[in-house]
Amino acid sequence: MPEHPTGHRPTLEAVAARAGVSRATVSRVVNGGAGVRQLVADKVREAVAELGYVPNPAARTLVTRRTGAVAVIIAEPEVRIFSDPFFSQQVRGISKELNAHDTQLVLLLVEGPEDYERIARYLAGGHVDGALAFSLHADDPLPAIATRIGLPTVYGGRPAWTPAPGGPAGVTYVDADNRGGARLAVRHLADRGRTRIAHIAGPGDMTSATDRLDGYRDALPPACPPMVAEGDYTVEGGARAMADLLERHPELDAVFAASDQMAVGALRVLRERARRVPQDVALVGFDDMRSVAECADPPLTTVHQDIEGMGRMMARLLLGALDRDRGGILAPTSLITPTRLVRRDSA
Amino acid sequence: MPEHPTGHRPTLEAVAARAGVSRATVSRVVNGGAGVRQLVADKVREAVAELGYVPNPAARTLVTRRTGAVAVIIAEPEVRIFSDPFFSQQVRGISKELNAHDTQLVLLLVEGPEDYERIARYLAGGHVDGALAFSLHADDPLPAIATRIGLPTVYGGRPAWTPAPGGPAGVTYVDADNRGGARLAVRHLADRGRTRIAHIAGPGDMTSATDRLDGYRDALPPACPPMVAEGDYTVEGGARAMADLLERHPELDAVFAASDQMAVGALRVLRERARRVPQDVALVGFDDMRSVAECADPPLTTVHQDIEGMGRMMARLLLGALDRDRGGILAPTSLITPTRLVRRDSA
DNA sequence: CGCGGCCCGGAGAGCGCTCCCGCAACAACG
DNA sequence: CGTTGTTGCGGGAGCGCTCTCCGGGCCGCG
Repeated sequence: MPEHPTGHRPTLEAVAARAGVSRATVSRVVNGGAGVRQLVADKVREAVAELGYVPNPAARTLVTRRTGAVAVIIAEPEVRIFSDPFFSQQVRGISKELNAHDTQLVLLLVEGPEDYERIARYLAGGHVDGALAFSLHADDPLPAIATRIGLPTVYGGRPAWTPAPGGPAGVTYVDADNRGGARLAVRHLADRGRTRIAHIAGPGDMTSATDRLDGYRDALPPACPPMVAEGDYTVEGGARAMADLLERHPELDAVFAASDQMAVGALRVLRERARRVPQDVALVGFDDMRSVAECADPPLTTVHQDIEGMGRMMARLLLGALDRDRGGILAPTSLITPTRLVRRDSA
Repeated sequence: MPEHPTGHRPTLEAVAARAGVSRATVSRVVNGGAGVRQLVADKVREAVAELGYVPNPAARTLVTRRTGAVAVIIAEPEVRIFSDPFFSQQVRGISKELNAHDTQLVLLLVEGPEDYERIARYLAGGHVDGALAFSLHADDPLPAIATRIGLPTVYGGRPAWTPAPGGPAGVTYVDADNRGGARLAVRHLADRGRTRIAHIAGPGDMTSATDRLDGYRDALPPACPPMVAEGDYTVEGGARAMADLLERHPELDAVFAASDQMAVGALRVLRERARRVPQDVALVGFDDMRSVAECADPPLTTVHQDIEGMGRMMARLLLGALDRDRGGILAPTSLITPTRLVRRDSA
């Protein structure tokens, strides 16, 4: 393949000259070749190969008004993105789906509130055809930006301003069945004879946390009083919440933690307080982060969700809207993926 | 701010008309405003604000031949990217630096060998001004592609075909002082009176692993015979390697694992075999992945490296070359960032 | 009061591509 | 044999921007 390190790259014009046809014909061949005789098309393709022609995306975008790229926007405090391969997995799912459709992934990491102006400018600039946005807190300015600009956007995780799953959505999002998963966890604990089941909840401004809390309340046996402490999805937060729970409710015999990270923190505190897991206190996590759940001691019973699949679904939804007659109409649907319990040793 | 959900966005022309000046003047103002009187510039800026004008990046790229974007290429088997927040951190460092220079981050995940053709096409297409590439194995086709195209590229981690650090580089890369860090770890174990120090190495085709192995050999006390088993940087691999070591060298009293993940695997096996850590066997990891090292039982003594800083440096190096008279000349330099020992309880 | 220099702003030529339209050439039909 | 339809290809306009000229005003200085 020829190279063009510094000298200008060949243009359509050059290919046309070489193949003895017009620019338009080369363009047709490059874009699928409909309406061109086999003979001519082959000649063009040969010229393309000889010159090492690659279309200039900027020129193409200028006229087609499509960029072939979507933004992935991740707004998450450092603490979580660091300790948690959640986004890596989700992004990988997205990437796989986008690759299959020759679409590029532009990563926008939100470091702080001041970044939103930059991101708004970027999205308004028409750099991308659509966006995938993650983990929005209640007051996140992003949705407003996206709708103002009219950018097709799919959300990962139920956005905070959205009614609980099942209700009318207003936006398109993909989420795990957090509530159902929490029910699974609590029911499992109850089935194992536990009657004092506590909950370590996630941050109250995140729907994944509140949905899991709702699931806990749903499945709690009538005789068992709700016992809840709030963590922040981190190991430290889980430890603090566990200590708090033990102080307030020393009689507890089971804990459902809203994340594996918090479960690990709880595990540490339980060990310090000489409560055996699962004999004295049974423990169930959430997320099934393998590197965390499997390596814990004892390995964590937890609720599994298909993270990569969720990423894939998000991308698929967006690409569908982008393809469909280029309208970018995104039917407001919520797609809830199932969760399941993975039994290990902690409960 | 006005919106333009569907109707066409305002162009330079429109702004010019509104401000009563020419296109060229508006362009000057938008790009810094040098050579324009204050009065006129203000008028233009007002028109820009009123119309909600945002420059069309495609049109700009078409003439300037700069995209304002760089590719981040991550080629790593799933197993590692999943379990390991390493890339999240590195990418975050890169993102911070790029944001500060109004440059976009296009993420290219390599899923398999067949993806390289797609990536080559993408890079050749001139979508990006430069690239940052990670964790290249010896036979990785990427460097060849990058040089053929003439794309300024900075590598993360010493590429396999490159001579050991210190020698002439040939390419630009940023890496942690793996060898020095390994020396630190082994020396620490020796200082604590250990005389039978084994090593769980990473995959032999990765320079981070071989450099750490070299450091282990450097610092091993003369009286201590080398005892090495190879893992693959995963928990499971670490467990297998530990089992192997215990079988071959039951007399060992210390282990230096080339990653925290593998150290956790080793920890599990040691516990199963009723060897106390650190009393019977002292253990040191590498990477200082906080979520892993801190949550292990006992918390891991490990070698810390500034991962986010490395990402930052990579971006800074690339941006420097991109700025410098737009030549994109990248002086082949290797930048080695220091490591340090973090003492916790495992050694 | 005149002239050279300087600074500000405008006109216009593209960047490389797509796509609409129009013109051939040929088949089919009355 | 003229007319219409069909298919294959070329011409040309234009996407929205930057940047190189170039001209016109205004200053200072002689």
